[in-house]
Amino acid sequence: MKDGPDISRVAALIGDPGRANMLAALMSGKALTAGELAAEAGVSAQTASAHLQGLEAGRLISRARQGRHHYFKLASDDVAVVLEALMGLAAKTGQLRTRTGPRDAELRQARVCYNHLAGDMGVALFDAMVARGFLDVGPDRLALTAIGQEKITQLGIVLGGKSRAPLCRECLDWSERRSHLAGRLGRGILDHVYAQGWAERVEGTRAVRFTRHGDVAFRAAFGI
Amino acid sequence: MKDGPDISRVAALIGDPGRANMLAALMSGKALTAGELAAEAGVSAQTASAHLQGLEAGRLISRARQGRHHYFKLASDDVAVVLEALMGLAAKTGQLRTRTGPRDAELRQARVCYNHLAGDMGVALFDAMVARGFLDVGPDRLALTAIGQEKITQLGIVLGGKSRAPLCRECLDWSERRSHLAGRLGRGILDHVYAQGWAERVEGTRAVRFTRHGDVAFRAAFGI
DNA sequence: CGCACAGTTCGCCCCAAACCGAAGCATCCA
DNA sequence: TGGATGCTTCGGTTTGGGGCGAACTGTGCG
Repeated sequence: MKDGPDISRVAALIGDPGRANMLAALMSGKALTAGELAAEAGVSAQTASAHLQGLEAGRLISRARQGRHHYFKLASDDVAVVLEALMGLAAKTGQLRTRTGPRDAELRQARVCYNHLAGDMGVALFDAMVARGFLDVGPDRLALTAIGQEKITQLGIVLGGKSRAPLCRECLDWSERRSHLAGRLGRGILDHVYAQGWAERVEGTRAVRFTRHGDVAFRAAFGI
Repeated sequence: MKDGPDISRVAALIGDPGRANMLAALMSGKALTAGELAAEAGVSAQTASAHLQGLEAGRLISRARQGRHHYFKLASDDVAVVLEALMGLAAKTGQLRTRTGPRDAELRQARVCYNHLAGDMGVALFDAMVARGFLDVGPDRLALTAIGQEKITQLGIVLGGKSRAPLCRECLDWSERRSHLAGRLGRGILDHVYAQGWAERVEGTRAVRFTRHGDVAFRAAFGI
């Protein structure tokens, strides 16, 4: 009667909106702290803690303790595969949560993902940097090349050195389904964009609005 | 905050053990009635009805009314993809429910899917019939060609003509993830296999055991 | 027409689980 | 050492949803 693995346990874990939001946030590949995930899920710290325990027990996420922080990430690529499949299905069944409108288009075009650039712009930046040899991509690895380093200094981009975060990191873009640049470098570039006045955040959303001149300057700077 | 498609709704639908069992049963690709699904899920008819409504509303399954029966099947391949991904993940997280054993291998090799042949053998049969031009496959359509018809009569296979069931039908194979042959033709062929003494069902399971001679004869007959 | 059967609707019960306030650990920093 | 911070544990409340008995609808059949 009951063939096969026990699907329902796993699905039930994903089936709670709070936990689903946490997992979606972790789709970036980046490890997040319990507090960040609580905010993402829109619940209190206690509730988040309980949820995270459940997800950990269900082997959907793994935990790394660092000092007083607990960092969580997806336990394996299989989890990402499931989430990806679910997103695809949910999109097709018309359960979109995105509200089509001007704001949505803006978000799709350029938005912040924590502290770096995502959306069309983010992906284009990433692609261009790879194409021009500024970044060296490998399996599970991403490095800034010598000429990439040169370019960065030439542009006057400063990288926060204190943080333990990796310099470069791929981050899966939700709307594009492709990688964009995260890590200290990603953050540095976005800070630079702000500093140059090329773009600014739209109040109340995660959208980033480029000025006409800023758009041109940004593309020119990275050869997009 | 809440980007992307609403994963949790879909996942929650799969997250109930009863509904998960129903969906797993529908993974065969065959349409099942509400009663059959209720039995599969181990719940009463009323409860099953409610669950089926939910799954239908969530666009995970579709319903076809035929007389006083309601036939349900998976709404799309995307649903099957999600279920497959979940099975894979659940298997790796150690939530196995399958018991590995000799019976399992036999099932994978050849088994009945309601009244036709599934497993390795079923898929091989289907592929061979397509390759030899006995079957004509199209999008959402499957037809027996003239030379296919000739072959069938030559082999002395009789097709039940009373049933309203389609002559040919593709059926998604769970273990192989590829199509095999269902419909009246699929049934006729399996009956022929039994009649010729090429194989017989293993008591108490859905496995079909071919004799050494039967295996050779069957393959020869269809050019597998 | 009357009966049988498949499925649905209604009403109600009940419990697992989601939630938070408050308190308790553990770690970091000054 | 004391206070701030990040996270967990405990206790108690609430509710969404799964479950079934009973009654209703619709189809098939003789």
